[in-house]
Amino acid sequence: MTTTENKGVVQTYHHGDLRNALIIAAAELIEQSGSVDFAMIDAARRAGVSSAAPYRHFKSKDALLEAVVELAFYGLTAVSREAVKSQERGSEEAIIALGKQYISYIIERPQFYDLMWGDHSLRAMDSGASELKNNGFYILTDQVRAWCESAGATQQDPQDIATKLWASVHGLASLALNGHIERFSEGVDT
Amino acid sequence: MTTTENKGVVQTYHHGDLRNALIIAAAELIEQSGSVDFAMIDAARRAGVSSAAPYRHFKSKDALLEAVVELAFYGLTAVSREAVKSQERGSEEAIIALGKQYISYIIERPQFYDLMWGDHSLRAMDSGASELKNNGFYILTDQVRAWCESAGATQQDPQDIATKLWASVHGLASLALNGHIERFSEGVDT
DNA sequence: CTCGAATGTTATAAGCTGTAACATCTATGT
DNA sequence: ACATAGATGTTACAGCTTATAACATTCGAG
Repeated sequence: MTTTENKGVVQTYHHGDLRNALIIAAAELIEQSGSVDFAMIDAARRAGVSSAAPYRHFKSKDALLEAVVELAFYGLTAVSREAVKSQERGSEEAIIALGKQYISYIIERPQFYDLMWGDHSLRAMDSGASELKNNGFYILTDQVRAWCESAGATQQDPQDIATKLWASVHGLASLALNGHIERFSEGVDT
Repeated sequence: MTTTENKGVVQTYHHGDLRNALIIAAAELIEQSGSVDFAMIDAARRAGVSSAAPYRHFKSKDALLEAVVELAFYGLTAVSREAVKSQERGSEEAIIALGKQYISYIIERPQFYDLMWGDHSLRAMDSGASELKNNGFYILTDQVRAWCESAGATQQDPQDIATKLWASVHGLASLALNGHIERFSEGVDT
């Protein structure tokens, strides 16, 4: 077997997990450069392969970016789940925690905002990201539904309220990210 | 003078208004292709010049896109001004009209959303677009301030309320644009 | 163990951005 | 009017990128 010992890592002809390695490499490059204008060959080098290798796993650079979007949505869903875990279901605190977590996640990863909600989002929705996004949205609607029940607000559509909340927080994050507003006013509830 | 008659237009060596012609050409290309991935030479051809000519007026393709962003903000400010003209200053109708106009403007020009609020936005803010954006925002804050006065809500900061309204509508437009929500619920006020 | 499928490599075509060197026109001062 | 500097245009091209083609190596099912 043609192997080479290097930095304690055994290098084989086949990478073994190139697809995931490329997604992570791309995410890192986006994080560092602040845009999606990295070259395919840079992601490939990071994964330790040649410039053409990525095309065995992704049809195009856009396809790779879609996979990064999926990863980002997965992360957002994860932190959202975490945010409500320590809160009482249906409490205002839980909903506010979700909103803050959402904003934190975006502010801490400004490079991914465009990717998640911009042009690439639409395309990625055709693949698996849509399901992930809905999972994330479900966490919010679930809390809102519980809140409506406990508050006796039965004439309101929880889904509707959740959408409005989402839009507010989403818009706030977007504006903050682009430097259109500087400070937040904490009172982000109904 | 070396002139050529063609399609009834006198063609001279110098274009005469190439800078603006390029901005319009770029805007049209973005509108048609749905993204900023047009080639410089295509914008140049539309303006009837060679591929290198644009670089006499714009340092880079990004610089041209910034100019398109400025144009887009100019248009948004214009329609906003139009929207409040026929409404009573400080009325809820005026504020709602602004919101609807904002959403209409974005929905009708989905290609420009990313350009105006995404990556390029930040850069364009360094040039003249920032002023235009503030003019547009002023139209909203002015209405909100008047509303606060007439409603006797003096303990609230109008700027703050305006920002929240903006964020809601902005987020709603963004989500709608990307197909994350299908229908609007009309009640978008306080 | 063998052979097809999967995954990697090098070489390269085609397209894009931006620059260099050169050409032409405009405008300004005398 | 005329010379001339500077603005604006042209062609040619360097350098980088995406993506494909042709070939090499490895894995895994039967």
